Amino acid sequence: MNPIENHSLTKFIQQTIPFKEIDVDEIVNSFHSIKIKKGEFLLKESQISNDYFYLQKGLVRTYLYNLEGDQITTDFFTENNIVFEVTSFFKRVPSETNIQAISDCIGYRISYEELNTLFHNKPAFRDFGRAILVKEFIASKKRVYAMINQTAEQRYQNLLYSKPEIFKTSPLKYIASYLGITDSTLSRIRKKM
Amino acid sequence: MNPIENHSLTKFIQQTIPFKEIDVDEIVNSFHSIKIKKGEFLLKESQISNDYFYLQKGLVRTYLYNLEGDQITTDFFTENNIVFEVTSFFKRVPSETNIQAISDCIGYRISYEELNTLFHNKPAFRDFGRAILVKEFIASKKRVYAMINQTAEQRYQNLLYSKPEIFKTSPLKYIASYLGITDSTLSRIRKKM
DNA sequence: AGACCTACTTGACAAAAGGCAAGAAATTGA
DNA sequence: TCAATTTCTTGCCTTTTGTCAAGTAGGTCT
Repeated sequence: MNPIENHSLTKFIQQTIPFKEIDVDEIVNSFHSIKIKKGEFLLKESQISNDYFYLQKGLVRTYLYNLEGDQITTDFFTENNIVFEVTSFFKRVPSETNIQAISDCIGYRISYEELNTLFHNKPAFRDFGRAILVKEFIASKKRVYAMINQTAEQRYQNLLYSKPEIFKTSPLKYIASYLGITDSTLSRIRKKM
Repeated sequence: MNPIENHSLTKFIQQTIPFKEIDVDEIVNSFHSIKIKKGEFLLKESQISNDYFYLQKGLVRTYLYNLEGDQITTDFFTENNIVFEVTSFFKRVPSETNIQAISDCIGYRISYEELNTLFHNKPAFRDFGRAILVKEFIASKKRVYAMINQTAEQRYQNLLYSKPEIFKTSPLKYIASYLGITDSTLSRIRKKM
């Protein structure tokens, strides 16, 4: 794998653990380039997730079904982020969540085993793994806080401001369930603006 | 530090990483016994968190203030769990969150530096750190899902079932904000039962 | 182009939850 | 112990959001 091709992943790793002396090329070479077409899946429910995925281009969502059978979009992943389903990937249990491409995507994946080998061979890279976990955990906590404290309208405005890319590509119904509201309510919020 | 005294922390570590061959005594000896009286703080906002805390006995909450100046309880920690504020502790930034004892507490703490020394000297113990992060992250994701999908009444019932200890000790107003509702609404939900 | 989807909007009504204020109950502290 | 404080409940009314159903708009496939 050519380091130049991997420019964005190399950069991403270096930005995530900036003070680590680390052989990024060897790490990047352990990843495998993949493409996912719009609508296709990186993970389907009941599978055990085996992909730790760096999303270089495109938009991805995770979703699951609630008891009424409706799809609930639990997360959006934008470019230059790591996509993974923490429960299934790290606990090695079947996933309840689906990971689906909303647009055509390209990026680099690594398996659970390969990732652990990498952690073993490159101890400093463990800090990358931790940093990603911490980052996503913090994002989830912020989301809980937003759900407690903010109105649907505020959550909409914040998402529009913080991840405008989503609105260019994602159907509004995905965004509605992500915000914890119905399509109708989202439509009414948008009408007001 | 006497291993017998640390029985519960030893057990907790062994349960968390059951298949690891690891010298738990040496790890446990790196922790320091502490007591926190009801109402006292393990962390106050604007401080940089330096405690990774195993809670042996007691009940702890984290809270912060919203823009209206109201306290929002973001989490409860029950016995036999690790208490930490992920943002401040791992990113070494001032905390926006307070960590407060709801009842008299006892447990064992370790500093950020000591924990990293331990991770360095006992690589297998890193898996413990990861497991705790993963566990709390999963809990946070479940909480987001509950906020999106469940009514206040369902969230109340689930909390009552999953963490009944909280109801024995915590004021209802803490529980109300944790559930994302007002005191009044919680009171009405309870009346119905 | 035309038929078929799916996404999105809108209206009328219903349900869930909040705001505020008063009062009751429980806890705390001197 | 008893006053002060805090916690909890309740009533009345408002706001927010949901449900359901109908209709519009836009894309897609042949």
